[in-house]
Amino acid sequence: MNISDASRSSGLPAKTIRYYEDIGLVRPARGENGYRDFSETDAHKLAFLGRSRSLGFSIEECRTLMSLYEDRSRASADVKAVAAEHLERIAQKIAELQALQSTLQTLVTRCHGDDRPDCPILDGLSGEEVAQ
Amino acid sequence: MNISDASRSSGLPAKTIRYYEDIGLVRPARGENGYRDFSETDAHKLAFLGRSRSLGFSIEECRTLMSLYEDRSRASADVKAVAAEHLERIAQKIAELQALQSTLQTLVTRCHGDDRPDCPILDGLSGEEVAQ
DNA sequence: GATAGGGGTTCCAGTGACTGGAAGGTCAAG
DNA sequence: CTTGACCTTCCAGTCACTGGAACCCCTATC
Repeated sequence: MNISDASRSSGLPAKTIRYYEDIGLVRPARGENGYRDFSETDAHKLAFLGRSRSLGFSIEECRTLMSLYEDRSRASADVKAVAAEHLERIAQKIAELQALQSTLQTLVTRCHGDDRPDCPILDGLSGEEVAQ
Repeated sequence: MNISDASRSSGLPAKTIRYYEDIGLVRPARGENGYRDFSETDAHKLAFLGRSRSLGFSIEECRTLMSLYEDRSRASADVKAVAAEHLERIAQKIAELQALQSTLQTLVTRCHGDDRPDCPILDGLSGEEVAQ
């Protein structure tokens, strides 16, 4: 199938698929006219990549997951390790964002938000103490 | 003061300060030798930028906040609008990450993580239904 | 005066993961 | 034969820096 079909079936933009070929994540065959010719397996791999990326795995992690996916003798523990590490990063990111949210919420709540110029948000950003 | 002093006082790397000058966020004076010469006001602005960035505001938002900060007649409502919009993005990002966390946690929990090759994580990524 | 070191300066390239656009080749329909 | 949709490659841009090269400046010491 052509790249637009591969795009439809995987949900990835054609540009992204070409990029994935560039960096060696997929290696579709080529027709006589130079067009990429994706097999079902290729399409399946692209969908796998799309799902992995949408779960927030980096390209390099996707590369690892792909090779584990293609390795019929891999141990599930190897996969679990990649995923667990990623889970930890997600948890940490959530905690960071929640801290930001709390600080910013405090500032926003304090700001009366009217026509007057004094503003606790700018005061907070300019260095005054921000109590939680 | 020189750039290294400005770096110390603001907590920003010298490279970042130069970059901020490049994009017009600060405009330090120059000495006869061509060295940047930061005033107290410049240093204060840099600290303001550092705090704004660490709260996750984009550079363009920082530019807006800076101009509001320097405008003595601005309305606090203008500032509050920028901050509130940012708060909303933070909340959305947190929600997205929590959804990822939940999906991935389900997969990881199901994976026995031993030497056997069958792995619910890869199955999930390869397209099988992932019940929450 | 030479030298060593620790500043400073500019400019160019790279990061991650694409995305947009230009210039041109290919294909099927009318 | 032309139109328009599709494909190709390659170059540049995104965001917010960061690293490095090549070079200038300042102070201290020998």
